[in-house]
Amino acid sequence: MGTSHTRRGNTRQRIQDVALELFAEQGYEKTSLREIAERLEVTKAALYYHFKTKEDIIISLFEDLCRPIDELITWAEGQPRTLETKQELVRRYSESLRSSEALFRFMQENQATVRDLTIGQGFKERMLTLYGLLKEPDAELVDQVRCITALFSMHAGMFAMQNVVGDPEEKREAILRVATELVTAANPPSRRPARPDSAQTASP
Amino acid sequence: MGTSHTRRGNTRQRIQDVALELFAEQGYEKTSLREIAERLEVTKAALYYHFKTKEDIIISLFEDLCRPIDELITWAEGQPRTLETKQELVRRYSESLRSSEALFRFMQENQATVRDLTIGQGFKERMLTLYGLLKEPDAELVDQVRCITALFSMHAGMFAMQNVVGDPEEKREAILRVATELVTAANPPSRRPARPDSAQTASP
Amino acid sequence: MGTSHTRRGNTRQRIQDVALELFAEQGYEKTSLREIAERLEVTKAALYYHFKTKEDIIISLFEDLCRPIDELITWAEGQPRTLETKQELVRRYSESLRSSEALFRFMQENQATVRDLTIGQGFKERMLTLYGLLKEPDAELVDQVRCITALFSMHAGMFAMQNVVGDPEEKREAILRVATELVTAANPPSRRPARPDSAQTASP
Amino acid sequence: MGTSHTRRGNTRQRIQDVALELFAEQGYEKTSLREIAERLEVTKAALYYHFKTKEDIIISLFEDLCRPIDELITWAEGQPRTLETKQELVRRYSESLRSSEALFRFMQENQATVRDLTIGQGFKERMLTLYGLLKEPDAELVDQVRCITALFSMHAGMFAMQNVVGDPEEKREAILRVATELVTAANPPSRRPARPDSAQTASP
DNA sequence: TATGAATGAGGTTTCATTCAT
DNA sequence: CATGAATGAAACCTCATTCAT
Repeated sequence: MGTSHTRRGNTRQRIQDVALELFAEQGYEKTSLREIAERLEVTKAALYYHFKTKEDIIISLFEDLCRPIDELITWAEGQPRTLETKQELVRRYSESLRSSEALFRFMQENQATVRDLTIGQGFKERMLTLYGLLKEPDAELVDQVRCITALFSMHAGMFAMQNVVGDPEEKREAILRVATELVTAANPPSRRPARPDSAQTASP
Repeated sequence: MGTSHTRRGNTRQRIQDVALELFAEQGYEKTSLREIAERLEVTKAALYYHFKTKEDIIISLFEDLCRPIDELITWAEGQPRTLETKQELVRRYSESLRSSEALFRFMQENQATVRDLTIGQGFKERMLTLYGLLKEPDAELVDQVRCITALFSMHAGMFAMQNVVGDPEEKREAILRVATELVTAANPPSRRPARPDSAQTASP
Repeated sequence: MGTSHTRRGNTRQRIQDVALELFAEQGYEKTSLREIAERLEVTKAALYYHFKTKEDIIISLFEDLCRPIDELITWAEGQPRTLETKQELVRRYSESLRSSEALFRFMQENQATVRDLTIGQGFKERMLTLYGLLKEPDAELVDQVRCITALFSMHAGMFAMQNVVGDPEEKREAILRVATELVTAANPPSRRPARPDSAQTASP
Repeated sequence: MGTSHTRRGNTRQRIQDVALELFAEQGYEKTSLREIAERLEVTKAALYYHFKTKEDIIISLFEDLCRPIDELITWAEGQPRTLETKQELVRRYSESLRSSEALFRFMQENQATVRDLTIGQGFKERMLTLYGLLKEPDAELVDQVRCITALFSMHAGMFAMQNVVGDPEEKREAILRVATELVTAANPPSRRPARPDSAQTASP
């Protein structure tokens, strides 16, 4: 029982890992099943034992990714629609991104591919749902942009800042702070349920 | 003078147009030369008369795109490094995007492809240069994020807001406003060369 | 004793049934073991417990089919070579087809496959033997055609008449009648051992 | 200008010839494009220059085959619906089969394949049309069988008689004669428009 | 009696590219 | 300025088959 035959039921997992790695690195179309198989030291046919098609591999990755997002959405829908909730939503989202960095990078960099990938639609819907949870129903155009930018900046942030020096965790916190500011600015006091001690006038 | 013989010599341009359209719609890898040729009602071989390789087509598109950016960089480098310059830089950049929406969409959605496309590097460098022009040399991490987000939001904005109703030009202005705010926030008075008439206190 | 555990030991039979069904429906090559296994809700490997190869499955079907034919041949060879015997041979053959309709349909529609299937040769030989039992040794070319057509019509008849309305059993009888006529015509009185009461002259 | 580069525009034809040969010999599914290409000493990709898919090759063969049949149908539909017309129809059909022997053999032996080949339906319809031209509208079941058998015997005849010695043309004539007899028997005098000099009584 | 995991060979198809005309 | 014909490489996928458990 050496090293290579002991891998019991973890092949499926290993395929997902390698696939994600390569998809993120080179893109979905440019990554061939041969490549994945070679890196795993199995045959292409073995991949097809675990996944019915190439698309199936990526779908399985998406599913893993979407679960936490769905939970987040469920949570937010059960909360009062206050600024605090929105800020917390952004915070939690930022955190869940941390564990799925590669996949988010993949999606960010392969939107054209993702778009017609069936499941891509599902992801887009979730983004729209999050967006709907961040913005007020009657928000002005600028505030809509702020909310969208907040979400996008969290997605794009990590790899857009690869050339910026610094501790990854610090970067994430900086990104989170900017996103939070955007959301906060998009929910001005005048639009929030009035509070007696807030006497500010809305910015024009 | 029918419809099909009037196109004299403009074939090269037509190839670029159709290619960009398809690249933006489906991605670079998923768009085949056959498809481009068919839509133009010429043969694949005809494409090779005008472009040496498939990559050459995309390179030519990049070159057209980069020219205005280079001009913008040249202009900015000749200006004083004030907040006003930065705001104007953002404004001008936003405007030049307007005419190259498809190509920017393509780049935004096909980063993985663009990345190892030789010319992709060139584009990235230009982005870094713009970034360098927006941020102060000793900017804090948060302010770096603000500058990057400003740039990104302009790229991503247009198609991220496809499902938002409204006049495109109004949207662009909203995006520009948010980007400007981000840049402004990233260049707080305390960091700018002090001016006698600015009495604001820096935000902590 | 649920539904799925009652099948004790009859798996082999069930494989044959499903395989025949699919072979007849789609052809041998186009039917994969995966398909058979799925329809049976077992794994492909289970098929290999019961049959050594895919061809083995079809061979086993042929063997079941050939047994009655062999009995028929044995019977016919023990009879006097009269027209009555031939007519009875056709009648009995028609009857034995009834219970193997699917397999005959398969053979009729997949001759190209059957041809190089080892056992296919065996079937062809049996057909030639039957043919030899129907025709007179010195039969004219036309009479040879009649005999061959008689056999073929019985094979092809059933599914060639799928779009003809009517009771299956009635159809079979009609086919049998035509086949009998052909055999009768192929064995004219002049060639049969003369009988005192038959005064017909041979047809030109 | 040797032998191998002079083949100007005949490649398409050569593909059809070789494909038909191999399809008839081994069946459609068992014949790979590699095989066809190798026999032609071209690459597989060359086949795809001339035909969009493997199925396309066979479709083109069918089209060539169907043309004469369609002409025959058109002709027959313009004739009076007499026994003589039907006999002539059979005669002409037999003749047109002569030049398409391989394709008919292919169809006869690969019905399962042909069945779901789109164009297969078209062929079946033509057969039904021919059948409808041979039989009287209110024909009895037995007469319907006779007409079907007449058609089938012509299809199957040639290769079913491969082991029968004799001149091919003589064989064809013998088959034609049997087919004609079947059609004649299927159109008894009592069912034909009465003619003053035909005093026969109908057979029961 | 059956399964889970894997393989090797081969299938059809598509692609970017070339070159004589 | 463009085409018709072809190529070589590689893509995704399927199949029959094996074997340890």
